[in-house]
Formats: sequence, structure tokens, C-alpha cells
Amino acid sequence: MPKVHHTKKLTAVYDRLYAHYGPQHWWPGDTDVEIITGAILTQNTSWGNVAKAIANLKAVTALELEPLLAIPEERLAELIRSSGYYRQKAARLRGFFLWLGSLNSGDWRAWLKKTPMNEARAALLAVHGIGPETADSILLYGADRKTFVIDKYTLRFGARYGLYAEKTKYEEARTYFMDHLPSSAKLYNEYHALIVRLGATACKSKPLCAACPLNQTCRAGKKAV
DNA sequence: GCCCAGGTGGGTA
DNA sequence: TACCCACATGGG
Repeated sequence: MPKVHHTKKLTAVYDRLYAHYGPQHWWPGDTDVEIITGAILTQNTSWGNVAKAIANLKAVTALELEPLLAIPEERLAELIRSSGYYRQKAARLRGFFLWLGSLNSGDWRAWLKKTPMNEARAALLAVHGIGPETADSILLYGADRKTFVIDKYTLRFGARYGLYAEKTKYEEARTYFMDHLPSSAKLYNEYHALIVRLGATACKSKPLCAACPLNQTCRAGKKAV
């Protein structure tokens, strides 16, 4: 398929999702530190469990690096217990914030904003516990950088709607979206959020459930029930 | 009780 | 590279 066709299809799917669900207002968090915290806590975990953990943190301290790092790891783990893998995530949160605070003489916000994408992304990926989805979430939702976030839903979504092959991996899918969409953080933000919304509601069933707003373009093959 | 959730890292063949 | 497993709570 020629490139322009992929662009048209991707854009049409986006328009359909947006018309159906409306703006998703992602990321659900007020500050960059809150967004980063959520990005780590939501690894393989439902958002509801993460929201409780973040509420617990907010109840005891400001969501900034120093106060968060002042919490002993065991205490931190208890506060985020509801998000699952809590001992592991407590260590990862601390490790990440320690690393973040060491950047750019402490001006890590400027570092996140200004460091060339490939360099910043590679640096994030080198931190223990930060994989591609978390790195891209931090850059896109926490620093307004132009990178597309891929997740389980997005891989399934792209394969199901015939954008790319079933076994397409993270980096390839990310490149696909970025190569075929206008380069816009706002668009990347909303598109990923809409895919998650679709995946979390309509797109799990086979055959497609009647609520799927993409029935007409989906090629899962099964007729909508 | 079973399955899954906005992943990641380590180990083995 | 390709699987497998641990990590863990909470909702449907």
C-alpha cells in the first residue's frame, strides 16, 4: 500500500474514534511528576489501581522529587500497594527519580524538553524499569515531546485494522504511526488515548461487539453482533 | 475461582 | 531471536 493510503486510513480511523469518544484529556494527572509516577505505576496494571496509589501519595506528600525521595522505600511500597508489583515499583520509582534529579544540574525539566529525541529516549530506556512504553509516555505526556506511545492495545489495534502485521513489535509500530501521521504531540497524545479507550471498551471481543465504533473498517472478519 | 490490566527484565535454548 | 517466568493487587 502506498504511504499516502496509510496516512488516509490512519487519519480516517482517528476521526472516527474522536467523533465517537471525544477528547480523552490525557494524561490523567496534573503535573509532570504525577504523570511520570503514573506511567511507572500503570505498567501492566489497571488505571483504577494506580489512581488509588497516587491518591495515597498525594495524601502524605507533594508530588515532587525531593519529598518523594524522602519517603523510605518500604513506606513508599505500602503507599502504592494497590498498584501491584509494589515492592518492585517502589524501587523503580525511587531509582528513576534519583536518576532524573541528577540530570542537567537538577534542571531535569529542561533536559526532558530539550534533549534531542533519540538521545533522551535512549537515556530513559537505559534506566532500570523503564521500557519503551514508559519512556514514550514520559516524553509525550510528561514533556509534550513528539513520540508515539505503543502498548498492547495499539499492537492489537493496528493488526486488527490492517495497518501492519500481527507480530509487529514496539519499535516498528511506533515508526509506522510516526511515519504516517502529521508530526504533532497533540495528535499523538489524543490518538494513543483514543486507542486505549477503544481497547478498554469495545475491541476485546471476537466477534466485535456492536459498540465498536470502527465496525465498518475493522477486518477482524467477524460480522458485528 | 479465573482472567486480565495503559510492562519490564532476567533467564534459557 | 523467541519463549518463559516473576513481579502482585483488584475488578469483572
